[in-house]
Amino acid sequence: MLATETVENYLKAIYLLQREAAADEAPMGKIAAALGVTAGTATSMVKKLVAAKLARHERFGGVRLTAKGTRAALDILRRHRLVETFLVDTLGLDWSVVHDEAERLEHAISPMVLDALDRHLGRPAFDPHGDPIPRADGALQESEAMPMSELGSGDAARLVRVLDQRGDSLRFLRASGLKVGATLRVVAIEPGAGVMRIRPDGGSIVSMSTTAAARVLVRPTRDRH
Amino acid sequence: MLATETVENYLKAIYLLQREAAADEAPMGKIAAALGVTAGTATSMVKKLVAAKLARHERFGGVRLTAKGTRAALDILRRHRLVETFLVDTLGLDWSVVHDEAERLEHAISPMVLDALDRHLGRPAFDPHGDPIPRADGALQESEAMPMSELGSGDAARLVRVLDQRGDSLRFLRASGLKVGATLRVVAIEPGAGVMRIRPDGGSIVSMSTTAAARVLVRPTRDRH
DNA sequence: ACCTAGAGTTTGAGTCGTCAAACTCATGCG
DNA sequence: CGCATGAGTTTGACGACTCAAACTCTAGGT
Repeated sequence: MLATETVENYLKAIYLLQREAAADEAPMGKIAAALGVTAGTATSMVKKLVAAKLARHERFGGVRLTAKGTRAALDILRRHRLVETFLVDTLGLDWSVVHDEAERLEHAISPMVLDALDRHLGRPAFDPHGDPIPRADGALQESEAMPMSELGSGDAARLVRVLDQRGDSLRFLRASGLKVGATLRVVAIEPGAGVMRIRPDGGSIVSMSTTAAARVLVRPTRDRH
Repeated sequence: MLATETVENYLKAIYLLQREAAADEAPMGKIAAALGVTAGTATSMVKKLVAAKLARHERFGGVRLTAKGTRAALDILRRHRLVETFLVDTLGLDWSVVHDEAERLEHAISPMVLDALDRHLGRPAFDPHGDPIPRADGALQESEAMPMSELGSGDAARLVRVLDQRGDSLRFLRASGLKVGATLRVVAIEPGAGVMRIRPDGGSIVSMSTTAAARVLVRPTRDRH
């Protein structure tokens, strides 16, 4: 716990924005939006992160974490994802609600409790959304996977990860039978409408926008159609 | 979560001090000490509690919670004690460390997680220290028990509750075989030295001060000596 | 090249919880 | 009975985090 709770939230947000941004830099505006804060607030907090050698930033440029900042962010991410896993696996909560709960709990977990939790869960490598759980030493192995939107018509695949954490997206996926580990097949693609039609194994066909499908990651399976 | 984390801590501290004080009032100085804060800070925070109708207080007098404040305190205590139970029963942590851990976690537990936790633990009535866990509706049944210091020489009893939360006290008790549920017998009392000698069932004789023994609660058992 | 729209920054102010230090009250010792 | 002592209160200040609003820079279109 090197930092205050607020600092932890900034580190985590910047880390995640850096991953998803092309330039490997987090834009100030997105940081502010991620934290539900005005741009001015974000600017001044980033200034503090820079002073603490957790981030680098130059006026009107993007923000990127230092090695120290990245390490801290991975630690927070580890707490977050282990807590999510606990809430789903041990307490039986629905994956559509655990993100927000973990958001609060992650700051209250000591290293000792974290390790006990990790042991209790069997040292899992992935959380319920398929996100990799950083290890205690900061190692993080991303699973290789492609966006579902890049599958072709008729392709079969296994769902390995859901990037969206919004509750309604997750409820939709669960209701459709599209959960992590499920296999599925692309029935049809309608580029004009920007929609693809998917059939999860043992479920009925669902339509989803290609933008939504882009945030679901899959690994193609050998097609024994 | 009607209140801020700090307010929750004040409510819990006042509640517990009120129980243990004869006058059913929490002295300002003890509130400050319990929270590790100066007296001035405690005074101004209590003023805020009064404004929120959570407590009553008149200048230079003691503090007591209103019905609303008591209800809130019981809710916090429920969270605290369920978390402690979880840390010991599910994660296997030692009871000498869980108090401080629970202190942090109790503020981050939502009603939903709390209920799932309660269900997972089998809706326990007591925490690992033998303290009663308030129910969701605020009901609290204290178990009847007497201080071990009031036992006579030769008396047998079952240990039902440990009031002290300090880590070293708990480690001493555990090391001596004096845990909640254990049966024991008073071997000798030396009033001059203020010491009593106890033999836990299946353990060897230990000495402890009567003041320490006063903070261990027991229920006498039929003596089939 | 300009100039404007949008992104980012600065400034001034406010809230929350805290402290130190000056002050006030209540009481029991002598 | 008075007054010193200790408990409690007030005051002024500060650090962390935030906002609104004024300001500044960058980049893209014409």
